[in-house]
Amino acid sequence: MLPTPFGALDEKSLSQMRYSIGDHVFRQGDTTKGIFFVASGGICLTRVTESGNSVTIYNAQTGDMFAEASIYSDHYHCDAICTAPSEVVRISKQAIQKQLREDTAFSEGITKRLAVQVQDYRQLLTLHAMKSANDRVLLAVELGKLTGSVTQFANQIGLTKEACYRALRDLSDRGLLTKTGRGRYAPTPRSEDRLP
Amino acid sequence: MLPTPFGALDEKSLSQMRYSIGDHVFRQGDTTKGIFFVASGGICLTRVTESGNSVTIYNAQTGDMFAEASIYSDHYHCDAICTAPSEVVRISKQAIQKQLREDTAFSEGITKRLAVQVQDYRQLLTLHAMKSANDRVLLAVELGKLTGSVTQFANQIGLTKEACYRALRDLSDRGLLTKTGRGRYAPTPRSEDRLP
DNA sequence: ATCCGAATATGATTGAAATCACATGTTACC
DNA sequence: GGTAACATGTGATTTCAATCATATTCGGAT
Repeated sequence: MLPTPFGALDEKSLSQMRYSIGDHVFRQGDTTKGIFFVASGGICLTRVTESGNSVTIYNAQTGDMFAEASIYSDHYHCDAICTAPSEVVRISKQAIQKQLREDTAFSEGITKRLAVQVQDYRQLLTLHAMKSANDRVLLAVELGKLTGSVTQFANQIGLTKEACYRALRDLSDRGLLTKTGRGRYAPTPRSEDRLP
Repeated sequence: MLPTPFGALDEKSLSQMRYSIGDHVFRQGDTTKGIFFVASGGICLTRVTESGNSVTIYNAQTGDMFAEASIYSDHYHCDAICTAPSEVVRISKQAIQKQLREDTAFSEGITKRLAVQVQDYRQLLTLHAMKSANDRVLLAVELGKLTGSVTQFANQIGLTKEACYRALRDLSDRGLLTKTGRGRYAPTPRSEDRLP
């Protein structure tokens, strides 16, 4: 099922698609066709700057939506690349615009989603603004950003994978993180949380 | 005059306030009273992380709004600190919520503003993800981020002021930027722009 | 079953930005 | 007018993440 408020939309405005690793859902500069929901798999939003650097903006996993802000853009501002075999639902831009005009609750839902996204981006910015790799990695893990591969995680928080692995090991050595498996780390519960 | 769509609101829902340098408009954790418009001056949004680092999220200048996403939050996520003698209009949260329910055009305007903000944050993220100080500074100047002091600018793009000054000088030496005065730099017009 | 590619992991070296230090210029305020 | 506070600007040193290199493990394809 689609998240609120998209359940209100007609089936006809949805298209189910499948992608394999490396496939593009859309490219930077493509005209906007709609917004997307990841039914299963993973889609990674990256942006290529003038200098040719590639930057991960957002890492959409199962249950996430992406390209929500594209309702008011003529073209996409980033590439959407499949990082795991994925089922994706595309929600037609036209249908959304129609519903926005006709359905107050739907409109409110969209606004709320965008407001949350703004907060999320602020959070990510806060993360990127930390100079120390250890601080960055610790906060990012605490925020639950380490869901997929460490390589993806590293890119998302603006570090090389090497620096990331080192920080993860360092933080584990200091007892701030606990290694729960190969490439899996979790925050060590703080003492307050364990008090009787 | 307030920017679209806030002109639709009743005068009663607005409060004019004045702040001096260093004053707090609100603090991280305060319950949300509304959103703000900078009639004149400058307000800087900073967030304090667990480790005690202070991070500039946004630098609102004359004509800008801030804390727009707070409509759906119970408390503010950052500090708003006055960086220049400022006149600020506070727009009551209640009035906005009422208008959102009753006025479709207003609601659409708000949604559009939030969508634009999402794009802006993406832009800032792209900026922060660039490793080279020169690239960062050049792009930031091209995007028109160098409006106030270089110190503020440096903080906003995630560099120390020293690194920033050096990059500005370096880019000026290479002819990519032109120094237009003390602490003032502008992109050097590219050759294409000068063709007859 | 084995081969290939990618992710995990770590060590050594290097380079660029942070830090420290300091000089000068500008503004605002008593 | 004097001075305090802060912005501009640059040089010297240090630190820490990027880069380069390499070994191992895992999963998927043949």
